[in-house]
Amino acid sequence: MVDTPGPSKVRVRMAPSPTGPVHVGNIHTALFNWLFARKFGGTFVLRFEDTDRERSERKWEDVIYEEMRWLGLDWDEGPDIGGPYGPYRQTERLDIYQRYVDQLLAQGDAYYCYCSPEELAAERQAAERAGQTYRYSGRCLHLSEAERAALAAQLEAEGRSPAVRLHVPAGITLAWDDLVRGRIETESNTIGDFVIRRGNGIPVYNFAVVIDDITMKITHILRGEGHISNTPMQLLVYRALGVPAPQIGHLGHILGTDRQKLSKRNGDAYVGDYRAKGFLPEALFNFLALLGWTPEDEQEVQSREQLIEKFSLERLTRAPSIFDLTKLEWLNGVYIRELSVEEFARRCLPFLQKAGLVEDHPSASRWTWIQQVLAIEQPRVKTLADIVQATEYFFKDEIEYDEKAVRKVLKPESRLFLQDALQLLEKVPSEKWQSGVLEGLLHEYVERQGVKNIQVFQPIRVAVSGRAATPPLFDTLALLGREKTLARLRHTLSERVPKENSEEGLD
RNA sequence: GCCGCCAUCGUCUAGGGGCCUAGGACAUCGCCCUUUCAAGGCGGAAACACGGGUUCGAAUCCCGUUGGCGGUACCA
Repeated sequence: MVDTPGPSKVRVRMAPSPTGPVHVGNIHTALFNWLFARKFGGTFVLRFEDTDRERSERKWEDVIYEEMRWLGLDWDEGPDIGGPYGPYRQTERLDIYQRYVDQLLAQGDAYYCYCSPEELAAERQAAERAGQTYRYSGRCLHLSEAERAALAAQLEAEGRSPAVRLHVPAGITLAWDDLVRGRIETESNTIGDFVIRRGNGIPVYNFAVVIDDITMKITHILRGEGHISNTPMQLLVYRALGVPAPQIGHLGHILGTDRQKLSKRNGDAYVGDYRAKGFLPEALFNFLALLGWTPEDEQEVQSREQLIEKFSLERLTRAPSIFDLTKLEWLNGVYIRELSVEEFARRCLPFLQKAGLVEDHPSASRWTWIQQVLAIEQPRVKTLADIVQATEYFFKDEIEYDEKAVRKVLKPESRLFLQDALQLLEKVPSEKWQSGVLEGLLHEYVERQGVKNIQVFQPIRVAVSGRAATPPLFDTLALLGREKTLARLRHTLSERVPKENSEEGLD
């Protein structure tokens, strides 16, 4: 069913509209096209569909480049690097479209339409009111030469130009073997003659894509299922031009948790949102690849190279899928844990700086210490952004107490343990302030007291961090340093530990 | 309304007529490990939307229903 492409023949493309931030759905289909191209040694083309002049802006083109690079989706031809089939921006290809429009006009497969948008809207509404399916009447197709000339003159006088419509042949079946869904058929009768070139001379999407795909020699198209209903119209253009259509496949959409289109309300929709939240590009890449596709071995965690190696059209799934943030977080955690400490620290740095915890250019010794701090939290965070909350008590002078932890852990009976711990720790000189030393000291104390570890360690933990959960206590104390540890113990002792029999201990 | 696409645990999915008492992963629950939190290990709960066919046999094939989504533009 699916033709296995020969080497180096595959040409696929990503054709976004530069009208806003890059949507996760767009990058998802780009990713499959990219995997397909890389798998078969093909060419991955980037082109901008900017025929919507109202909404297209150059700055969004830069965002597209940026997000693609971030995810590691490199392109072989594109607006910025050129290529043999350029230009790669639709507004720069107007003369090309015009040539094909002229050809269709000359062949009689397209015709000028002089109807105004207002007239058309009225017709449509009338049909709707009558409960009928609206399709363009074909009025301008049946014009006599005289009528045509009159209308053309009238339009010109009004400073308008006619649109061009494709004449849709009646009673034919438009069908294709969808790369992911199998055969899909539609009757041409359900499609009215549609505009291929607007009155302003700019072609409409369904026409421009076809011309671009033909002239750029695109062999395979993988796109979102939203395009299924466009395909018959595009097939009509291929047909009128006498050019065979590329192989086309439609991927399931990515939906939010409410089964609606992904948006701010139901989970972030833009690639940039995920980057800002501290997701790793390799994790997002891996995650997206698993939405709508599964490798034969069902392995979840996979490198870019493995994904390329395993990718196949046959294992693409049809149903739409929901973007499960929780699973992305898990996967991100997996990738974070795989990073070297240096790499992890390097990637965390911007987040810490943005939060004001770390200066712009930390000294070498400071950087070494920062890396150690980050290292003990590395196995515990799900995103890079989490590192800020996780480590801030190492960086700040004043700690914030988690009141729940204080209430639960700092009891009147903790006072003795904290006082003793303080005394013991005060005797440790700076040069001996190491995790192992501190651990030996306090374990010995616990044993002498004949109490449980938790009765002593937990109050210390809360006293120095303000929290009930931190990395292993002695690593934490060691990194915190002698001065901060002692100061926090003293402060907590005087301010936060209820005295025996006092009212404070009751709530 | 009309046209089209889709339908397996909460989620991503495996499955292509007997291998299915439906497998895996995330999440969830329990236990273990443990100074707390993670991570890890072990175990549990959890699905073939519904109704008809076809067949010796259906999650798998066909029809219908329901539901979701998309299109029905001089948007892409």
